[in-house]
Amino acid sequence: MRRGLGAVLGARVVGVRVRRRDVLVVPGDPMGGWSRQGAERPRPRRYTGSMLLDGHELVETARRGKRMALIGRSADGERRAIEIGLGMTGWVRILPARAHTPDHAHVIWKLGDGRRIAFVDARRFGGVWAWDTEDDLRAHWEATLGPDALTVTGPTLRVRLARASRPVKAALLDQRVVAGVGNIYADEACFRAGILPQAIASELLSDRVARLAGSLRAILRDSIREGGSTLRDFRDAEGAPGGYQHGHLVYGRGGEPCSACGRALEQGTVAQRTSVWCASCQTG
DNA sequence: CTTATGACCTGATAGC
DNA sequence: TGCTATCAGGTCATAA
Repeated sequence: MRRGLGAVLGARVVGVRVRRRDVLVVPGDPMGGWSRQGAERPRPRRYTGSMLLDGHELVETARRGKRMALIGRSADGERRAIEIGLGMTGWVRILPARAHTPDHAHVIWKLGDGRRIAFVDARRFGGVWAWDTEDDLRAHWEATLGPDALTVTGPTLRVRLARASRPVKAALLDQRVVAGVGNIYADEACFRAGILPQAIASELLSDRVARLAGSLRAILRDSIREGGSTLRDFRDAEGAPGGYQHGHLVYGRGGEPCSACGRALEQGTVAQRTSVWCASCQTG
């Protein structure tokens, strides 16, 4: 999705419309984060268009784990950033001029060339963060997200799992440990590495952790090449579904024969999430 | 400090 | 056809 967003680089933002304020977090809002839940959430701060890159030229895209950003440069050279998290159903769509506005388009950036960028999210688990500067965003990522799973190395992952007394799948899903792994790819990576998702992370020997890191890199690389996994909602910036769901070896296949040994895949709950594994090919 | 749990939302689907 | 229950790709505050 980030790569698709590259198509707007060089364009100028000529207007921003926030149709649902509760997906938006601006500087000064509590937590700088996802504190939109709960009965007594503090009143959100006011925002201005320029906080959302109005009038800025779009100069760069960025990503770390599941977080994506658009960097804008103002007339006086200041670089601001908009961070986007997709949650489960969110997406960012580039709308051609005069295209119909999709349902649940909560924030819309109007571009000088007539196109629009829409943050769309039916379930609203995703959000949009406005950062005063690009540096603020980078610092936030550095503080809250582990190394990106697409490039994580065995030694790095080993250090980060060494102190985790929880199931390895729970650690993989923790974005501070490694950024970018969700429920699908956690199961796929454990399967390809021959590791049970419920194995205690700190007990894995280093060669197995190295294999897990390699599995993560390979799976994410392959999935990106296929445009991601579309179970139902996911689309890229142009609206096209991904194709990697056909490459899943375990996710969504509980009860089906294991692709490696033929034994029926087990399905259960690990780390409070539906999980699928092969009891023969994967060990603790 | 680390880990587990419930809550946050909407929409698709299955079963009656 | 229409109702209800269940489930889903994520992350947070709070409890333990």
